[in-house]
Parts: sequence; structure tokens; C-alpha cells
Amino acid sequence: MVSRVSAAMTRRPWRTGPSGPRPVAAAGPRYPVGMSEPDSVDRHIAHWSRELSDLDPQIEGIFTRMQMLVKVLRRTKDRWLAAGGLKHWEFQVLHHLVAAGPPYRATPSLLAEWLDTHPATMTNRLDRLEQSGYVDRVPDPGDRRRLLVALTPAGRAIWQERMDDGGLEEQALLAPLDPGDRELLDDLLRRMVRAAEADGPPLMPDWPSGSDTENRMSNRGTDG
Amino acid sequence: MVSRVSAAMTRRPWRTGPSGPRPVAAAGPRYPVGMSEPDSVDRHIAHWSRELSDLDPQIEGIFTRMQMLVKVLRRTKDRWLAAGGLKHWEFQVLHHLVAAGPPYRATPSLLAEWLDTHPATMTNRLDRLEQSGYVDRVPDPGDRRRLLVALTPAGRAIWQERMDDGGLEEQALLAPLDPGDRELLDDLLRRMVRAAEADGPPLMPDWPSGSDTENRMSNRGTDG
DNA sequence: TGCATATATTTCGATTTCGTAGTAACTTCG
DNA sequence: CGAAGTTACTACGAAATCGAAATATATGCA
Repeated sequence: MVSRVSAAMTRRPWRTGPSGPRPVAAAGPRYPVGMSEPDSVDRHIAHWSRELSDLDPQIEGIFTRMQMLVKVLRRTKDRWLAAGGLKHWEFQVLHHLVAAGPPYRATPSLLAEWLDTHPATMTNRLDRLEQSGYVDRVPDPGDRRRLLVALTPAGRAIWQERMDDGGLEEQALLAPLDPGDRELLDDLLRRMVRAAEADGPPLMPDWPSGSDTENRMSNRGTDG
Repeated sequence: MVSRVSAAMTRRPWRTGPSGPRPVAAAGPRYPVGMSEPDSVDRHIAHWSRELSDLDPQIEGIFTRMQMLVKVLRRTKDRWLAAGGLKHWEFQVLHHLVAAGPPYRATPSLLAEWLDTHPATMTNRLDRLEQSGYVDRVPDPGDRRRLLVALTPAGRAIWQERMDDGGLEEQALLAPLDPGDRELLDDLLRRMVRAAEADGPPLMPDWPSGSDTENRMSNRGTDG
């Protein structure tokens, strides 16, 4: 129904040669019975617990797995975007502008905040994005300190183009879970998010533009 | 039992003023019935689906939540480390050296790969880490091209210090889940990871050093 | 109104990271 | 053995990012 998971943790540009980790010995340690087939995270943790005993393998496992899954997704999207000649942050800017809804504008400061980057960096990036013709900078009539970054038709077009078939990896990653499993997973995660939000601000910008279908193509920061 | 979730998505250094997103209108859209209390991700997606209709809110929700959770964790750790005068990558290097097990050494190339960074960047970082006295560079007797980066007692000490009470945030995030929920969550995630690994290399380095209690204190890359 | 303070964006210099190439050492194979 | 190819690390210049200051505008309050 959906493409298989694209070669998961693919090589990074600077991975020079076969310097990577060697295959693990055939007869490894035992894992808790009743657990489904172990994955590389289990093996990892099993090894690690030799070095550090007071560590909860379950907690460890949960967060490591989330991190790994987020990482694969991010890398896959990066490659996918790069193939279309876009950098991740370029797509992100366009994406957030679309997410903002008509008239598809936002100030540089908000964009900087959404992309988790320094305002000066955003200035630089917007310069380049403007040169590429994907955005315009128009004055804000209501406040002459401000600018509004506006999505151009070209920007909208290239965003759309990359967006169309952008959700494949997510579906591939979720393939082993049936509808019931997915609902369960979503619910468990929601409970964690709500707990995190109980003590502080929302994890996502709670306003017209915060967006994130983003996640259908990229993640917002996660790593910044 | 455990500290509350530390003010979730805390301010970044460059967040200048109250320019952030404004509070959302009181009467929002409706969400699927039977769902537990909505979180900011639900609101986000509800908003987004106006702009882009052909999108599965569930898939969207699952990955967005993972991304957000990973992001909070990462930021909390960053702050925590910074308070102790360590940068994230500094801790990561020390952590991976410990994870490698006795005699706590690794080559620059492997470290670069583990931390998802360019080898030249690692050279630079190791210079600084060596100056701080946390690592030494010793020649590899077996291969005179190679160096071995060795953990010094000072390096081990500062790692230990930061490690001791480093697992609090994870526990706080998992607080709303009882033991059964956690097992379920871990299992669902494991199935996803295994699926991802079926088509490609393991998501984690499968060898003596790949480590990751890392996750107890920091995440390996995720954001690179 | 007038002045102090706050906000939005950009500029500029310093730092960090990256890509590429250089040097040394190892390996393969004739 | 010796030449060609590969791998490991680093040096160097280019590019991106950051922190702090500069500029212009807006807001608050006496």
C-alpha cells in the first residue's frame, strides 16, 4: 500500500569510508522474555547497562526509540527535499507561510521563532529566499518597524510540488501498526504531551500559523 | 516521586521579547469525540487541516508529538548541561567514550560519525576538549594513521557528575503513564523501529560503543 | 507633548561548521 | 618489493550561525 521504509539511516555526506561500527557477535546477551523481537535499541541498552547499572531500560528504550524514529524521518525528508533542490529550512519557511493561511504572510521574527533560529540568521536566510524568488518582503502598513514576508506564487508552487507525495515515509514507519495500535500510540503520546504542557507553555505555537503538516514533510526543529 | 516536567518549551537565548504566538480564541473547533483532552498538537492540526485537506490527522499527530517530546527533552538537557558548564556536544563525546567501555577510547572518525558531524568539525572540537583536559589524544599502536581519543579522569568525573541526576526529565514526561502503558508504548515503538530496520541498517550503531544512556542525558543527534 | 523604554529588523565581527585538499600510513596486488 | 588505491586525520578557505550593537519605530507615562 505504501512505499517501504526508505533505507532507514542513510549515509551522511561526510561519511567517508567503511569506518562504521562492526557487526555484533553472533551470540549476544539475553533479553526479557515475552518481549517482541529485540531491535538495535535493545542491543544497545543491553550493552550500555554493563557500564551504568542504575538505569531503567524501559524509560531508556522509549526515548531512544522516539529519538531514532524522529531522526530517520528527518533524514529521509532532508534527502527528499535536497533531491528537489530545497534545503530543509527553505521548505520550512515556505511551509510555515502556507500554514499561516491567507494572505500567507509572517514577520521575520515569528519565522525565526518557529524555525528555532536566531533572528539574524533569519535575515540572512530571507535574503537568499527572496533572491530565489520564493518570498517577497513587503512593509507592514500597521507598524513601520515590521516587514511581512510574503509567499510568492513560485514559492507556493515549489512547496506544493514537494508536498504532494511527502507523506510516504510516515506511512511506511507506521505500517506495522494496525488502526487500533495507532490510536493507542497516539493516545499515549498525547497524554505525555499534555503532561508536559501542564507545567508550561504549549509545545506548539497555539496560533493561526504555528502549523505543522510540516511533519508530513519535515520536523520543526527537534534538533533545531 | 519525581520532579515535574521542567518548564517544558523554555525560552531560547535569542527569544527577545513577547513576540510569541498569542493565546488562542476561547471557542475553538471540535475534536473527535472519545478522544482524551486535546493538546496543542490537536489544535495545531485542526487549524492546519483547513489549509491542507488530504492529510491524516492521526499520522500527523503521532509524529508531531514524538518530535515535540524529543524536542523538550533535548532542550531540557541542554539547559541542564549548560548550567554545569558543558555544551551538548562536549557531553556527547564524553558519553560515547564511556559507552565504549574500557579502556574508554575511540577514534576521531568514529566519534564524528556517532555525533553526526563532519570529521573536520570533530578535529576542532577535540582540540578544545583536549585543552579543557577532558580527553587526551594518544597514538594507536596498531595503526599509525589513527589516533585514539582517551577519556581522562577529569573527563570521566565531569561526565559522572552530570550523569548522576540526569534522568529526571524522562521520568517526569512518563509520569502520566502507568507501568502497563509504558510497556505498551515501548512495544509499539519497538515495532516501528524494527520495521524501519528491516529495510536498512540498524538505527543505532550495533557495536561495543554505539551507546546510549545518552538518552538519559542527551540525544544522539536527532537534530544532528 | 516629550522623554524613557520597548520592539523589529538589520549590520557587523567573532565563532563554528563545512567542503576540499594535503599528508601520512595502510592495503592490495602485480 | 613497489605502485596504485584506500583510509585517517588535519589544515585551510568559504559559508552559515551567532551575539551584540545600531537604527528606526512604537508605546507608556509624567
